[in-house]
Amino acid sequence: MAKIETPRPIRGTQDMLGDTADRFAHVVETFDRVRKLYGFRRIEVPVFESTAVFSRSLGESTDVVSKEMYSFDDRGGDSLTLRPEFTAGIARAYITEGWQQFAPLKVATHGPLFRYERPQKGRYRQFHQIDAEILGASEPLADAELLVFADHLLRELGVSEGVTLTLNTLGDAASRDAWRAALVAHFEGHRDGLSEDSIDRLARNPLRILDSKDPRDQAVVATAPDIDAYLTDEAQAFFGKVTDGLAAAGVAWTRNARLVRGLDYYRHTAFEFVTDRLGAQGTVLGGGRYDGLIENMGGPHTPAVGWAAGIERLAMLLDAPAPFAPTVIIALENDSLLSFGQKALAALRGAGISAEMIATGSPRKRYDKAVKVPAKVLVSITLADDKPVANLRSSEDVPEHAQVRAVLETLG
RNA sequence: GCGAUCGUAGCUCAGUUGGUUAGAGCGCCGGUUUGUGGUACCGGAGGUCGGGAGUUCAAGCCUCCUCGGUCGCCCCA
Repeated sequence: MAKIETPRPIRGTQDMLGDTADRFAHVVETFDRVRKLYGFRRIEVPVFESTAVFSRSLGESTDVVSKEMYSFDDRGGDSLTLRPEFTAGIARAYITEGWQQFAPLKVATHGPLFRYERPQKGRYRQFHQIDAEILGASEPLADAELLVFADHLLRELGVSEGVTLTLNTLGDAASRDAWRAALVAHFEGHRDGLSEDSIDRLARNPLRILDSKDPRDQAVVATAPDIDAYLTDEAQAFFGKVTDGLAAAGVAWTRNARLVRGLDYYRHTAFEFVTDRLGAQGTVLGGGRYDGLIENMGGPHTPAVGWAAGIERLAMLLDAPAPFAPTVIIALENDSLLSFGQKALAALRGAGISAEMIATGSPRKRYDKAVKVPAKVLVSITLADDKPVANLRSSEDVPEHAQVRAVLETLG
């Protein structure tokens, strides 16, 4: 008989248990708690959409569209795509569900995203993000609120140490176009000082030269013009109001004049919370204002701003969470008392106390096994004078001790 | 797509210049010891040494190919 071959997991997917899963859950739970403090409503959007949702959002980034997306034809012949980002789907929903009526709309969501990439530290093909967006708000107040929320979340997670908010402005459409033209002129003028990759970028995506990692590009990048000289008065004022909002809330930031977004619908605020603790993947949380997107997708002109953060990356930055364990661990040391043990379990759980029981294997070894469970209270159940006896032992003088004793005493 | 590096038990790993029947710790199962009691002892199950081909009297170890993991480049919505 041929050996049955177990199907392998797909490259870039993860199975999580124990510490990894606990960290993941902690990020999601903390996000869900903090987002309520800021009035962001939970929304759900589909994991897959018409390919057009994302290809329209990504515009002329043909490499990304053709090589990085999980696209397939369904049985009806329609091209569908597993979502590689949240924003496009939310923008689509905003238009097709008539959510304009709720503007300004503050929403939050989290879940899996899919990108066909070579996995490496903090990068997976199925990865997960938390996401927050404000749709239909043109004021810099919205940008500031979103940034304060992000900063607050990182502090709640205890990962703000070593994480820096880097901030830039891409200006309004006029500022952005003028700056872009100046950058292209600058790089064209120093073409021979650029790496091959950057010469290639010059034709494809010139703004990207600014964050080239190639040391050969550093001299030319260092002398490249900042956007500041090209900002309109309005754009300058907008950026000022965002930073005023951060100052008022006590959020620290640093200017990164080299921080850019490749897509044209990004306007004004662009930001990333970065760290050097994640290898080559420095960005922990990133976002910006995308005033042009919804219009690009066939909707009404709708200013919007948002951010997203990788759950796996945040989870890696977390301090080790407490190991998963019940409050009570029961060692059933005599098999004739199984029913008593099950009654005790039901009573404890009914009283809102998490409890587990060890009732298999050699009875004389169950106590030793129970000791190794990091529970707050250990209960051993033995037989004495033909009656069940429950003995309690607390790892410390935990407050649950008395409560557990009270519940067990009701069993008679 | 490109590069570096690693694949030995369920997990973490050892394995000498190529040389008998591939080991340890943890975990699992059974037994001994103790008996308001955690760290002890004995035993057991569990391996196509990632896979294939080659060199050799002989390959976990050397060569080539291949698959997979990790990290980096490219890309980054």
